[in-house]
Amino acid sequence: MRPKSIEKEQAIRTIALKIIHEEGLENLSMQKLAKAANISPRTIYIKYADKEDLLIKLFIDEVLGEYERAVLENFDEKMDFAEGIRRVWLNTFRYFKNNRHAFALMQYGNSSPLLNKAFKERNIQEGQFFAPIHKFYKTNISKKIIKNFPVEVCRALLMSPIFNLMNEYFEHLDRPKQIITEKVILESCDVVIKGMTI
Amino acid sequence: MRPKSIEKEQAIRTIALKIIHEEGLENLSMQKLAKAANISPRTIYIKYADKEDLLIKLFIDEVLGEYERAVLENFDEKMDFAEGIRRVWLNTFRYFKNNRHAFALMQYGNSSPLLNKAFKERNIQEGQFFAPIHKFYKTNISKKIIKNFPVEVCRALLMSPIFNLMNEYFEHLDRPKQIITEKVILESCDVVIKGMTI
DNA sequence: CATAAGTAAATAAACGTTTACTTATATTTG
DNA sequence: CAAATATAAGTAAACGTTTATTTACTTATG
Repeated sequence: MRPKSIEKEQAIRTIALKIIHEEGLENLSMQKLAKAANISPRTIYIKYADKEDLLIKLFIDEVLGEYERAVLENFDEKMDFAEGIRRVWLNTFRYFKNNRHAFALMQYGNSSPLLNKAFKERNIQEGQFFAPIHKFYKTNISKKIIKNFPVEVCRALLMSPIFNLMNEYFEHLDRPKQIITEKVILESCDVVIKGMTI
Repeated sequence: MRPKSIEKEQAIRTIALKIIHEEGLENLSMQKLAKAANISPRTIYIKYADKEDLLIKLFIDEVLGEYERAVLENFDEKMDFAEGIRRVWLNTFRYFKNNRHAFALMQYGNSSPLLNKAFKERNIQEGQFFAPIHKFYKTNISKKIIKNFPVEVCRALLMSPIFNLMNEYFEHLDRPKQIITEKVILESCDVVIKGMTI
């Protein structure tokens, strides 16, 4: 029996993310992807049931999964609150800086109904993505270190600015001077920490 | 000469936003739109040069423009900082609460390269959208009321959480109990204000 | 050599857009 | 002031292309 080619599988994923980043999700087609990856369209269908299946797996495994891995590196729920949030912010910044294509699809998670639905279902089925961070919020709420909000609100207050700054970082790549440096990220992080702590 | 039908033009825009919200930008087609609006595909091309033109005008005029109008209601650059930010947050929350379709396309502004490009060009060409708010940031920086960051960073720190909370608001519509109330919005707003002020 | 991985080419359906024609109305004319 | 006219708005149907997916066949390897 002929074995599956891992390189072809990886090429599909990498090039799909590249096309999504450069041309948008709405301009990714199976035939365009096959041509760019130098394979037959049929080969994609050996690895994925259909286009939806490909997009959902790309989003869940390649983007959310990899980001979760990166964001939790050297993170520990028992960390001091400020230290923990700074760790998570730096991990986010450094990871996406080197994975711009993944960041592009990540952003579609807030817009595309398909990805939104996939994320919600996966969250319910397999327990929460980012569960350690949610637990971290809850611990610090009960220790009365941070204000008492539902986790969804904690996430909005503590995490949404870093994603917005990430966006700014990439837009400044095309402008003469980068204003989003690691220093600015850490100063911004301290702003959200200050706001949240009691 | 037969006059243009304003109702048809408005139907195109309203129904386009509806389809984008319900099925995603990637599933909006000119023929689907025409059928849903009960008009001929040709009629869309009388009002818009092509699909790109339609999407860009939808985004700039119907979404960004209308939001800008709503967000600045009863806002004055000379307001006290906390008062001004609270005004802007409440305006945002109340506007999108009643314009969910517009919010859906707004979110695509962070993902779709087409809309991203359109926004940047429009910002350069016609002066800044949200210029009064940017001026408000700068004034409060020079008055040493808030920390000194570039406007892009101010926007990320002060505005991105309300958009994230807006997203949560809509997701909770499908769940048994709404956790994103106006009270929670105002408490969250106070968190970002506290973080930002010196 | 059995078998799943892979290909090239084809399928029907849907796509954005256009063609050829009809309709409604502001203006001109009688 | 009403009928005629000019003209852009509108329609139904079609255009060629691209879409997602499949068929019929070839290839590589346990």
